[in-house]
Amino acid sequence: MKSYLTPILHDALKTLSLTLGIDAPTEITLEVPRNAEHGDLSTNAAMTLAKALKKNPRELAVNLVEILKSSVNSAVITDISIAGAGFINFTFAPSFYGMRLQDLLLEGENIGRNERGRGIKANVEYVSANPTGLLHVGHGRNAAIGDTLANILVWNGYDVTREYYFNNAGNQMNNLGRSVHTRYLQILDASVEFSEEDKGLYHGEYIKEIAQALADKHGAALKEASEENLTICRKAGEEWCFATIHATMKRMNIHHDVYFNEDSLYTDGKVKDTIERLREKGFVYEKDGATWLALSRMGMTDDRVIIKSSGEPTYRLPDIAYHHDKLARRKFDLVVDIFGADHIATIPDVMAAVEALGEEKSKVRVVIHQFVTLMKDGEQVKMSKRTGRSYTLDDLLEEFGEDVTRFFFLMRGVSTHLEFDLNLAEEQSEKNPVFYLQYAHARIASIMRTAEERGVQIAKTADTTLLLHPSEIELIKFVLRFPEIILRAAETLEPQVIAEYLREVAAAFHKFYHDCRILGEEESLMQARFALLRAAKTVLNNGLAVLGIKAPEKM
RNA sequence: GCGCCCGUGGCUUAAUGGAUAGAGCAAUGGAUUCCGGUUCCAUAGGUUGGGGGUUCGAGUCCCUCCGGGCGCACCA
Repeated sequence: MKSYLTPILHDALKTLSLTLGIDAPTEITLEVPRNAEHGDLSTNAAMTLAKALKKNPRELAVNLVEILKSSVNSAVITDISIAGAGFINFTFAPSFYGMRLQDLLLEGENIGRNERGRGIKANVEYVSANPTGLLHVGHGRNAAIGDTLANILVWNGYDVTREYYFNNAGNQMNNLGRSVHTRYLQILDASVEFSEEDKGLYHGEYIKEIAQALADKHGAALKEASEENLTICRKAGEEWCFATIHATMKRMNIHHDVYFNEDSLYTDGKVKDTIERLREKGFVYEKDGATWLALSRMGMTDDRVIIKSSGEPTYRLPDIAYHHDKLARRKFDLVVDIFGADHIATIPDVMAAVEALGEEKSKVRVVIHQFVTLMKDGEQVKMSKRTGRSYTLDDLLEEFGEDVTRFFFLMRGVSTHLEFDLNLAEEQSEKNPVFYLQYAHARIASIMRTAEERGVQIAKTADTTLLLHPSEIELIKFVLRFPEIILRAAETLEPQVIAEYLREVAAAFHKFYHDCRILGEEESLMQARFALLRAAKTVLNNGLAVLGIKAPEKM
C-alpha cells in the first residue's frame, strides 16, 4: 500500500511546492492510522508544510488533495479526505487488499524476510555468564532477548554472529576452585567446616555435586590444598558449569557461533595493543603506581584506573580491547551488546574509549534490560518451591517449558522491569498468551487437515479479491504488516514488538474464524479463504520462529 | 550526592511527536447444531505520579518535584 502511494505523494508534494516556490518537505510520514475509521493510510504532509509556510494546514491539504485525486487510480483508492488538524486520509478499495495478499503469497515461506541488512556484518553478544555457577532468571531474559534479536537481524538479511564472551581466569575462578576443594574435603571428612562468612566462596548445592564427582574419581588423592590440586578442582568446576550452561541454552534452543575467551585478549597482545594506542593518543597516564584512563579528556567527569598498582588490569581494559577488536580487527559493522541493568556503569567508559581509538561508536548498540521479578499470588518469589533454593533458569524451564519461558521474557519492553507471573505461566489455557498464539496456528492446521480428510482440494491459486468481509479485510491488513514489523523490530531492537503484533494477528484470525466459514463455502470463496489461511499460518509460524517458539500443528 | 531505567483503569501492560490513550487478566452480561469454545461479542473501569515548558499537536521531548528499581572501587 505504502509502496503504491509513496511516490504519488512525493510527486504531488513536489508539484505543490513548486507552485508555492519552496523546497518539498522531506519529513513526512505515511502510516496506518491507529483508528481504522481514519482510513487505511494517513499522512501529516499538509501539517509539515504548514509549519514551514506558517499557513493553515487544512487549506494546504485542500490543494494537496486536489493534486492527489488527479494522479491516483480511483479503482485502487476510493477516497481521499481531510480530517482533524490537517491529516489526509486515504481509503483503499476493499478488493485492493485481496490483490496485496496475492503479492504477499508469492513470497511463500519467506514472508517477512527482507534484504535490508545484506552485506552487513553484525555481532550479537549475549548470555556471557562466567563459568562459576548456574544461570539464573536474569540470564534467561538476557538469553531470550539476545537470541531473538539475532534472529530478527537474520530475518533482515544481516550476516549475524552470535557470541558468548567469558572469563575463565582470575580471582573468581580461584574462588570456584577453593569452593570445590572445601566441599571435597567435607565429603572425605564431615567435620571440615565450610565458612559461611567467606564471601569469596560459592555456596550453591552444585558445588557439592562437582566435589562428589571428584571424590568418586580421585578418592582422597586431592586432599592436600596444593596449587596442582586446586587447579584440578577449578577445572572440574569450570567444565561442570559450562556443560550445565550449554545444556540450559540448548533447551532454550540457543546456540552461539563464537565463544570468546577474555584471556585470549591478553595472550594475543590485544590488551597491550589497546593500551599502547590509547597512550599514543594521550588518553593514558600513570599515577600512584597505577595506570589511568583519562576519561576527563573524552568529555566525561572522572578518570578511571585500567591497570591496578598490583599490575593487574581492571575489567574495563579488556572490555575496551574486546570492543575495539570486534570493530577494528573483526570488522563488524554492527555490534549489539545485551546487558542487564547492573552493568550500566561500564558502558559509557567503553564507548568513550572506543571512540578515542578512532572507531565509530554508533556501530555499537547496547541493549540494557531491567530486572526480572518472579511473582506468585501477588507476591514476590525468590525461592523455588520445587528445589527449596533460589530460582534458576532451569527451574523455570522445568516448570513451564521453553516456549512459555521464552515468550514471557520477550513479551514486555526491554527497558521495563519484567514481572514474571508464575500463576499465569503455569496456566494451560486461553489466559496464557503463549497458548492463545499457538492455538491460532494449530487451529489453522486443523482446518487444513479436516479439508484433506474430507477430500477437499486446496488450490494453488485463488481469487483473493473475493475476500470482502470486514473480518477478512481486518485479518489481511494485519498479515500484510508483518514485513514492516520485522523491519521495525530490527530498528528498535525490541522483540516485544513482534510478540505484541502476533497477538493481534491471532486475535484477528480467531475473529475471522468465528465470523466466516471455510469448509462448505462456495468453491471460489472457500479457495480464497484457504489462501488467506495460508498467509496467516505462515505469518504466525515465522513470527513465532523469530521469537524462538514452536508453532504446533496440534496441541 | 551523581548517573541510568521505570511510573498509564483493581492487576499486567501497548502506543515511529499525531486524531476519541489500545489490549489482556479480573468483574458483569451475552453468543455457539458447524472447520478444535484453549473461541467470539458487549458493558463497566483513565485527570497517562504532581507541576511547569517546547510544539499546530505531548503518555512520548525539555525542566522540576514525588515514588520505585539498578548502578556509582586500584571488585567483575
